[in-house]
Order: sequence, then C-alpha cells, then structure tokens
Amino acid sequence: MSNSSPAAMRACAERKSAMPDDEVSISDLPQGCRDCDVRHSGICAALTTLELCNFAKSARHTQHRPGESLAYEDGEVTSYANVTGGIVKLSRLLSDGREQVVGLQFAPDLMGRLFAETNPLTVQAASDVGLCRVPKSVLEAMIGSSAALKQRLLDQSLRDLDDAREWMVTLGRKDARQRVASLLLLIAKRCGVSDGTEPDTVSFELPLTRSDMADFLGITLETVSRQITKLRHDDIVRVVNHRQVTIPDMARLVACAG
Amino acid sequence: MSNSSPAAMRACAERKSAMPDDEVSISDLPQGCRDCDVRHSGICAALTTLELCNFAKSARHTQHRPGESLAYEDGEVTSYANVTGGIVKLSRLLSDGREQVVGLQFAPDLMGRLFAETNPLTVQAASDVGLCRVPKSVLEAMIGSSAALKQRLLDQSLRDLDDAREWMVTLGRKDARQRVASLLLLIAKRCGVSDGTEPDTVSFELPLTRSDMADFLGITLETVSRQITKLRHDDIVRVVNHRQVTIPDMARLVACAG
DNA sequence: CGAGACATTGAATTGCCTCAAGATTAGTGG
DNA sequence: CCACTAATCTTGAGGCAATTCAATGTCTCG
Repeated sequence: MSNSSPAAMRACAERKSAMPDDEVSISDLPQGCRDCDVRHSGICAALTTLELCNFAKSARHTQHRPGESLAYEDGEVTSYANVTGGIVKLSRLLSDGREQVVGLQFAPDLMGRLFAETNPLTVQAASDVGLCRVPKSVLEAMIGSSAALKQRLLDQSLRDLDDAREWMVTLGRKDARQRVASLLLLIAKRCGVSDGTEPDTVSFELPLTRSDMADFLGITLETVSRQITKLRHDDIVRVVNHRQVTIPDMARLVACAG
Repeated sequence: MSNSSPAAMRACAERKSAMPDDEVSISDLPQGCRDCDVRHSGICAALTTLELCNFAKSARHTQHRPGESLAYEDGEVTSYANVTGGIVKLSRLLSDGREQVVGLQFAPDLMGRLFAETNPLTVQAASDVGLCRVPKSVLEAMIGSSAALKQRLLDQSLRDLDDAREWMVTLGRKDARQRVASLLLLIAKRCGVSDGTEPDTVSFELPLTRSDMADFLGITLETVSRQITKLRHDDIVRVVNHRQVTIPDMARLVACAG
C-alpha cells in the first residue's frame, strides 16, 4: 500500500494541517482504520475522527492488477472508492472498439461519479492499484451530514473540471510531439521524484503502456513511440527498459509541451 | 431578456418544483428582484425567498454584445454571474494566438470559477448575452450558509465535468464530419425548437461563427465550412443565411455524430 | 452603394494513420 | 540457466484527411 506518490503525500500533509483533528484520539479507532493510511488521505481528511470511525466500519480495502476493470460503462454505481495507490484510468469506449481516456486518477482521489445511478465511464487500473471502497449509501449519507466533506468534494470536482479543460487544449490544438510531452509532464508532476539538482531533473516509472498513452492523447501508439524516440534524440527525456523515464531538465520539457 | 432557451426554461421549471418556496411571498422582494426572471433560474432556485431577497440586493444585471470579453485569463475573480440569456464561450488562448474553446455556457448556468483567486479561462459572449452578476464575497457567504446551494453547485460542476469528458472523446477520436455533427447536435439540444413532426425536425439559429465552431472542434474554419457543405448535400442539415439551421431528422444527425 | 466581416471553394502540402515487419522485454516451463 | 512464447515496443513505406495559402463569394450596415 505504499505506492502513494510523493505528490499525493504532500497533498495529504497539507490537508491534514488544514483540518485539525478533534478530541477523539487515533487509538480509539477500530483496527481496520489504523491498518492503513486512509485516515490521512483524500476525503477522509475532511472528517472528524468520530466520523472517520463510522466510515471505517463500512470501508473495504482491495488490490488490483494493471488492466483490471474497476467499473463498467453504464453499469450500476453501488460504491465509491478512495484511490490509495497506483493510477486509475477513466475512459469512454467507442462503437468501433477504439477508446478515449478522459482522465487519470491518482491517490488520494475519490473514484466514482457522485449521485449517479449508472457509471458514465469505464474505469480500469492502469498500474497496480489500491482502493478503499465504501458503499454508495454510506458515503452519500455522510455527504449530507458533513458540510466539510461536501466542500471537499466540490473542490475536487472543480479541480477535475480544470484538468479536463486543460486536457481539451492538448487534444484540440497540440501536435503529436507536444501531446507526448504534455503527458510526460503530467505524470512527472504527479509521480516524479526530483533529485534536487539544478536544472531540475525528475525520474519516474511510466504507469501506462504506449497504447494507454495513445488512447489518452488521441493519437496512435506508433505515433507515440516515434515521438518518444525523437524526444530522446533531443535529450528531452531519457528512457531505459521502455518504462523507466528521466527528465534531465523539466523546463525544456515544459517548453516542448507548448 | 428572453433568449433563454426552451431547454433552460424546462430545467428551470423542474428546479422550481423540486425546491418549493417558503412562507415569504414574492411581493416582499425588492424591486430589482421582480424585474427579471432571476428568481426562477439557476442557483437562485436553490434559495429560499428570504435568501433570494438578500441575493437580489447585491445582484446587478448587464447586457453584452457578441465577442465582448466578460473575464480575462489570469485576471482576478471579483464576481460570479448567472447567465440569464444567450451563450457564453469559455476558452484558453495559446502562445501562438490560436484558441481552444473548452466549454459553452447557457442560461441558467453559473459563470465563474468558484473559490479561485484568478480566472483560469477566457470568457466571452458568443451571442447577445444577459448576465446577473453578484460579488464574489456575497455568493461565497451564501454557499457557506446554504447546503442546498452548495449541493446545486456540486451538481452543476459534476455535470460540467461529464460534458467536458464527453467533449474530450469528440476532440480525441472523431473525424471532421463527426465533430461538426456533434456540435450541431449539442446546440440543437440546448437551443433547438422542435416542430413536433415525426421524424423529429429541429430548428435554431447558430450562435457561433465558423471560427468559434472551429476553435471548439479543434479544426480549421475552412474544414468546418467544407463539412457543413457536405452535411447539407446529404440533407443532414439545411442552412439559410449561414446561420439559420434546420435539422430535418435528429436521428440521422445523431448517427452522423458517431 | 461600398466597406468590412464572414463564409465558401480550390490546389498544394504535410502530419498522422494504416499496414506490415522486426526488435525488445517479461513470463513460463523444461 | 536457457529456450520458447506472448506481449509490448520500435521502425519503415505508402496513403489520406486535414491544413495552409490564396482567391472568390455573400451577407450586413452605415
């Protein structure tokens, strides 16, 4: 359960300090709640320890392998889930079998379309993924009783909307090279580890296949591959084993992303 | 102030009945509040008459011509606005001068990025537009005190997110013909008047220039023009005066949109 | 009527896709 | 440990849809 990215941990720390705990102590929580980091991540940071305790009684942790389906398009929504680790892929399937990825979710995002009867998207694990599931009715009841939780969910959906619109610019106006650079940049920001040098060098392991990348970027996997090769020749990225990526200078990648 | 679309009026009626008024009567409202339909539209439908009264004291109505800027990218957010009529264009400007439209807003949507210090998008009137502006601090205070209002804003942002992701499929995977058909479909749904025949015939006036359409669809205006010509030859659409559009059979347009 | 904005059409170019073959990596069982 | 297979990735050649550049056509409004 510890492939939470550094970015997620940072976000988590912020949130924790912004929402101090009340009087109930962590040791009062049931066992399942101390077992994991759910307490400090995602929506849970908006809950008082008492509320969290209630939440933990209904929550169930699961692990998933890359490619595994977590929810089906038009399937009934029965639960929501906090992403505790790994990367989740949200996509729409087209009638001709092609796929468009419309978003990625990282820890500690909440997964699942709130208040909907059926899921509008296909949801799959892109990497190894950890989830903390909670029944639809339980979470919705908590949203009704906690203004802080509702506020947090409003904040996340506004941020997701910003991200989606940002990506529309990539899909609508950028060429293949800029698209690939944009995706590397997005992943580097969320999953990257900086070595603290100047210029800024960042490393990460790609959680997506070339095919996933292509489906997110609206181009073919061959084009993705060709562009990565070119970016490599220009020393914008260094790649070993197809998956292990180093960005020698983030500023140059940003410039490439347009 | 009555270029509110039929769709908007329908939405409005639903909302009104879902949230019945309390004891205070409409005649108790200050003058500015009875002057217009703000009472029955958008976020206002989530307010009690008492709250609405307070809202109306701070609200100001404005009218805008097509192309007029309503907010600038990175500009400070000082107020929010309910769209009372017409169509508002949300877009991002690129360094090379190109533009990507990332969303359209119709009455009775709320305009403005909630809780942000600066506006992440450029906002322009696409058609003649009516707004009902309210200071940032006033609306935010009301959100803090009204769970119903917060819920409504959460619902709108979730719907906007669904729409944005839907459009990402258009930008990422559809060809020019399907894109143009998708846009005509979107506008027909929001602004179209059906004549009640079978098969379903719908008419509307295009609120966008070819250039706006191109910027929303991620293609050039020449390509938009060519595709409209082809759709016309196939009798998917009929166009007079470049702007007055009739869809003789919605089902065929839907099929075209992919 | 004339000017300016908006829209259509044509011809040449290009960036990405399609189809096809080979290379690299990871996983499996002898 | 190595051979074998399946999955993933890379590279190449040819075709095509959309772009670019340029010219013409059509509305609107003073």
